[in-house]
Amino acid sequence: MEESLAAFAHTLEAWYTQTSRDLPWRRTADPYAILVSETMLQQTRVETVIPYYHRFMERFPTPLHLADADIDDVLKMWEGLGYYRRARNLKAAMEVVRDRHGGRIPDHPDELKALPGIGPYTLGAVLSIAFNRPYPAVDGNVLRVMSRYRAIEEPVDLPKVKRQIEQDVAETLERGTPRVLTQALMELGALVCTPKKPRCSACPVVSGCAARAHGLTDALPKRLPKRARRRQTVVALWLTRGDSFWAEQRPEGGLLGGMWQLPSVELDDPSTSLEWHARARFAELRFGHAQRGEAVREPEAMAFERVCEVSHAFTHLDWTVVVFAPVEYDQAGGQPLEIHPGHEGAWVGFEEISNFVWPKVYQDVLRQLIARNHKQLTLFQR
DNA sequence: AAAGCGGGGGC
DNA sequence: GCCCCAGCTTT
Repeated sequence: MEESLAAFAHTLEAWYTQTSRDLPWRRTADPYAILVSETMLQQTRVETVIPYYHRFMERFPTPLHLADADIDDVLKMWEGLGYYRRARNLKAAMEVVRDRHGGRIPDHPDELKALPGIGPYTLGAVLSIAFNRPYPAVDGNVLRVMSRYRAIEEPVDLPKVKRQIEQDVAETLERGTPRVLTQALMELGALVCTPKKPRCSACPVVSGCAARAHGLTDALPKRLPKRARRRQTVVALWLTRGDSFWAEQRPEGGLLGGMWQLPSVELDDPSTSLEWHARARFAELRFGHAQRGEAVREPEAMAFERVCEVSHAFTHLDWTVVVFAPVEYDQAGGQPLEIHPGHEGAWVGFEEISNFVWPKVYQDVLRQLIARNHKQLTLFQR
């Protein structure tokens, strides 16, 4: 066993040295650059990350640049990448690095693991790739490669199975060069040992693969059944005043935290009519809670029209965004719209849209709405 | 152990 | 449409 593990390691290293892709973060040994790339790569494909990585490193080249940055600028660089908590954690981590580690990424496992956003995988990735130490970095690729190589038939989501694979990988790293082996395992999963149609004929370690020997390759890895997605209907408002519209910032904590959107309500079970919700939300914005009587009187006489509808799937959520606009306001002879003081938000000029951070679903909404009446504006980077 | 947390590409 | 991706955090 000991000898075969050493052979496994050696074969992988030789294969990687010969065939690895030239990726931007493989041209550096800077722990900060490695950490930035690994954070971006969490649940995100390599091709997606590459342009973000270049822009981010140019804008925030060192831990101190990121630690001292404005969070909105950081989020702007992250816009479209998803899982925005990663960006907040990465900045928070660099503040700790600035304040407690002299601006250098620590190479001690406990100090590294204590940084926000660094879990078991990223810990192993930074320690092995940047510092060449034998800590396992087990991601989806490695789970797939090792569950096949060892023919593990239990679901790889089980902590017990993951621990077993981490142990196996750690012993492998100890028999070779950690910074090469970690990337070799992931590269094998990305290029050869793929989820569908694995290219076993091109695999350097096929002779030792237990799944191959037992005809289990296509059946592995097994995973626990996934949870169903919740459906939500989002009623949003398109309130314009000249060449601008009213927008608000989502609360920091949860879904799409700190990003901008149209004023809206999220409904789990839209039993009443959507237009009723639009009217109620509008009344609250226009008059505030305190003057409910007035709030009911005027909007009830007001007509809303459905101006846009966009569907968007999150990992755990299914959104249908329906946008309503009041018919009377902001037309010739109509009153310019006022927002009740005390509401957080901003009138966003159509030309200023790219200065704010928008989630994908509202980029789609805005593209549709602006395209109705206005010609080509460059709304978003991508 | 389960759930929250984005977005895109492949089929 | 479904699957999965260089996962982490909170409960």
